[in-house]
Amino acid sequence: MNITQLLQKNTDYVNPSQEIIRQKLFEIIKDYKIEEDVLFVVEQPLEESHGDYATNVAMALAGILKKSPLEIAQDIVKKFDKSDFLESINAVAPGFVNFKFKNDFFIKELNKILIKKESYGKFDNLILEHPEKIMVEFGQPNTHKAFTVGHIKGTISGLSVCNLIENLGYGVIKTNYYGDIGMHTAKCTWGVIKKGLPENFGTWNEHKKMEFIADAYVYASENFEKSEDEIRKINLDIYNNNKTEATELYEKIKIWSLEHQKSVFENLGVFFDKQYPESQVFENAKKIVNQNVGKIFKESQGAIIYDGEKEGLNIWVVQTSEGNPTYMAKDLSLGFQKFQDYPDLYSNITLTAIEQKDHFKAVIKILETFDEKFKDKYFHVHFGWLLMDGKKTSSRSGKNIKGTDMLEESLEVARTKIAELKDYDKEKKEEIARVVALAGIKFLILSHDFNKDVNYDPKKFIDFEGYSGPYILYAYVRAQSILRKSEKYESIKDLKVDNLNDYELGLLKWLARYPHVAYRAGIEIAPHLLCVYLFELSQRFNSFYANCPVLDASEKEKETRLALAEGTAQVLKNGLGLLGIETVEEM
RNA sequence: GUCCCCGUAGUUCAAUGGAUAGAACGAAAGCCUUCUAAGCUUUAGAUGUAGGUCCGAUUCCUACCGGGGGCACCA
Repeated sequence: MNITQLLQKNTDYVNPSQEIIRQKLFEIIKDYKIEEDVLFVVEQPLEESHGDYATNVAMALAGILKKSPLEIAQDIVKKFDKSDFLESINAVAPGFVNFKFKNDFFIKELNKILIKKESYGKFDNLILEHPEKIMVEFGQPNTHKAFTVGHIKGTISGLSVCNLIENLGYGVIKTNYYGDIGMHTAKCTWGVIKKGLPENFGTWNEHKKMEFIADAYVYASENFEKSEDEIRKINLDIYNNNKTEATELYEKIKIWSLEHQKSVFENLGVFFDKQYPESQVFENAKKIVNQNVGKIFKESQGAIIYDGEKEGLNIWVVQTSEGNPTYMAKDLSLGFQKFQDYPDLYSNITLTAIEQKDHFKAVIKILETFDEKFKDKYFHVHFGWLLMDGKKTSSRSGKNIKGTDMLEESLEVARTKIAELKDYDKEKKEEIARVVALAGIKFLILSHDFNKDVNYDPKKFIDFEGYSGPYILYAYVRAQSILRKSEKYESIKDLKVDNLNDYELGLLKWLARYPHVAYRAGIEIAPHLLCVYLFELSQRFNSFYANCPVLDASEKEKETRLALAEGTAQVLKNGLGLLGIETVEEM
């Protein structure tokens, strides 16, 4: 079972009208008296001129009936008894059947938005009494090492994944697993010793402190070969909990690193429910390895390995010849820990960069071998690189762009832009800049397919125009501005409309697609589907805005248009919320 | 060597096996006495190569060519 199938199991989304069409088609197919199963879909075509729904059933039947698809399509149209919500049914070359809905259908959906407001597009878990809990592990920065743009990407992606799954009706446990033990901590500690802490270090803010710490790590990496023995000694002392000057420093650096982490996470809007320090799973990792030598693991050249070659996996070292468990063993230990802490956990999703794909294939395989309870419960979801100028950056080379630098940079762009355009007071400017900058970065990261790399060009950054977060915010702001200016406007309870122009109808129809998009983005763990949708919604709203005056319209028109503006604002807000993007009222 | 991911307009990205492959940026031309021009309207421009499956392939399969990543003591 994959994660999509699992998520789908408890949360189902069926458009009732789509289902009616589907049932009627099944009945018509029965008339043809065919033995075999006919595979067909009823779907929303991307091109709206092809109808509100369309089916390829005639083409699927063509091969079986040995007739032309178009003829079959025409026959189906004849036999299809029109439901009250349908405006028209057409057979079109090469053999599609297109269904067009009455406008009234969409007006009803708009009414639903206005009534349900922030809960529009939210799904109920089918297990209502006791919604299943899903743990999402993401972020995973290291202490003693820079918080990179990769971690920023993981954090932003993770937050959105949590929101999307929560929207499906699951309970979500946001979890961070941070690397506070291992070679990098020893390197960094050694580096800090060599560089020496500046006297006024205590007065520095958390970002400046972290910069010093990250630089110390880079310095140690550069000098690793020369000083390997010293660094390994520190590493062992940390692992063995020996009290030395170095390990005391290690502890201090850990605290500073965690303060920095907390501040970055909060800035991104992330608050974890559960923290797992790597140092806490490490003891049990040792036990797991030792108890299974000769079973799942075996000794080899002084180390202990997992040989996954029979399963089509790699060979992985689970314990070094120095006797320390590797991150593989620690991830196994973490798996057990999670299910011990949350025995009724429905599923775990570990979100990391794609480079760890094979690693987690092995982790999951081993966990399932250990215990049946992990079967179909432990999942790895991965995302592509965040590239700078088309190139990967590494924290070892020291040439990386630090996560906080990227955030600061986008904030600066937003500040400049707003200073050019608007004359709000300082505090307001700063708040708008904060929201807009985050919208820019978050949207950039989430708007790509998870499997693909995201290109971030610091020189061109940040696009606040076109396909971007701020563009969507801008549409929201415009809608809100209209609503604010319309006197004594009250949300419409039961809108009734006869005529709609193309702009109004285009917007209205797109609004009605939101629940389906939110559902798909959730079960497929694909925030970019939502990004594409929200952008198109904003485009349609902006066209509507440019062509359909609201406040100066006739009473009847005004009512419809205000409802459209309110509906758009609501859906934009709900959708942005799932991406972890805040809104502003003015910008 | 082997396994995995990615190759779509000049650039950055979409496309649930389907209809005329959509956008955005950039380029060219218009639109502010009118609800915020971070906007709207118009024009030009693309599926790495070669096969295969299918009524139909950007999508699935095979080979090749490019780019990236994993694969024994870092995480």
